[in-house]
Amino acid sequence: MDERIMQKSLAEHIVEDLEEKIVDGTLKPGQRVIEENLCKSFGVSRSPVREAFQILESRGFVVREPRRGISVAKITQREAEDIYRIRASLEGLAISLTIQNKTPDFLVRLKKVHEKMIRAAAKGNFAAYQEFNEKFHDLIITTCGNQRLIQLIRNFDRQTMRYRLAVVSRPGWMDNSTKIHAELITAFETGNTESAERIRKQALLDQIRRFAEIFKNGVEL
Amino acid sequence: MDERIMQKSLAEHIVEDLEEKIVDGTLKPGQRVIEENLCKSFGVSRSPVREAFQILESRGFVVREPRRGISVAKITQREAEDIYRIRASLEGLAISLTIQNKTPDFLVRLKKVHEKMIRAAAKGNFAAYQEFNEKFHDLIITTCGNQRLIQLIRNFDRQTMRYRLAVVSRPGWMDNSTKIHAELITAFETGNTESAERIRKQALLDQIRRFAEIFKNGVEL
DNA sequence: TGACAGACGATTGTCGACAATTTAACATGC
DNA sequence: GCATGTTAAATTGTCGACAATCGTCTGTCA
Repeated sequence: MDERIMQKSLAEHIVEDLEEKIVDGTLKPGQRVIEENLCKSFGVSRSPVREAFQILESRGFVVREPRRGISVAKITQREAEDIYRIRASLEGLAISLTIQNKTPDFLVRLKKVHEKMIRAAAKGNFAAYQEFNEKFHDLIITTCGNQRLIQLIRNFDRQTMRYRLAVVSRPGWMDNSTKIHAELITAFETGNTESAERIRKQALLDQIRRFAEIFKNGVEL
Repeated sequence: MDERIMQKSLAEHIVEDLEEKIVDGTLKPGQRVIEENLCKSFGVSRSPVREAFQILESRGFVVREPRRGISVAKITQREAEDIYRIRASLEGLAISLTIQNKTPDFLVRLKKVHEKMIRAAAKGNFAAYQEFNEKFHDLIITTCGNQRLIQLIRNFDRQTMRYRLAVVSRPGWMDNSTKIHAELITAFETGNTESAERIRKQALLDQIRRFAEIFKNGVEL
């Protein structure tokens, strides 16, 4: 190791890199990951690599079989359902807290993102739409103020993100999504907690059905 | 290391031991924990100890300041509130799932535990009452069938467990608790999901107030 | 006497090597 | 030809040591 300029732990870098590769599909679910290979490609020893695996395991991105090594976590249909049910509950809570905590500029910012989404949709710019979609929900979540809750939701989101493409790349998805966001904004404006919660929960629960279809069509786990 | 009989990882043992010590208060919140000391007391090298810390950190029992080492996690009043809000939401979900999933013997077993609790209360056996109380809720949670949910709730429960004593050792707590359990059982019997959820959520939210009092009275963080 | 600089000690981050175990390959016998 | 036992390779679990960093103590100077 020569570069001592970086002040943030070596393992963290590996975590970020691997998590990104898992999320974007470079590393496939079920794929075995050998420590030593990573040591070479990162040019470090096994200690930070193992530490990184530990963190990734705790976040649910990899699984470790005691003497068998590490592989990228698969998600069964059952687990996807489990996760989405939890998320629905958690995001419901987040929304109710956000409505309590919201400052005046929250709605302004939310609407701004929403408009950008609409413009992206009009241009058919799917990638941009996706990006603003994430920003939209992220804004709602982070405004809730409950740090642990934010962390939990973010993590679950990233765990299922690699299957997202299959979920969102369906005809009419953008239109449906836009409609839901508009409804959410209305609920936020009127401070209708119950309505906002219900809308978001339903949207997430609907995704469970999409997942079921995906699994039926035999996606690579 | 001489004993190679054990098949389950060395770090896991350390995790269990430390988590127990943190939960039961042997290790105080905020207390610094030095790796090498543990190495000596466990008779192992630093690798498994560090691995254990990694796991404990991910579970929220210790915090690591980048170059400063590790200390037992404190819980601020704010965090306690945050955690209990999340738990309320999560346990609400668990209860609704349990009512969907429950087999005939679930209620039988639940009632059996409940009766043991009442007997323990009659004898003034606080420790036994506590034990059955945990079993009561654990039975409800595990019956929900959502593994990730079970894990999450268990972990949050253990994180706040070290403050439990201060919460439950209040006059009238056993009576109140018994009453709530009776109501819960009724709700389970009639399959009244909404009622069961509400009762449990309220009980957890009430504990937030207790925590506020504890913090006011200046407990050791 | 008080503040600052430098050196020392303590502790964590990282490394390379050894030990243990699992997987795979191979040879042997029926 | 197939099953089975044995050996070899690959990979993980664990170890002790070195390097980097942070906190503290001490000594000097104003």
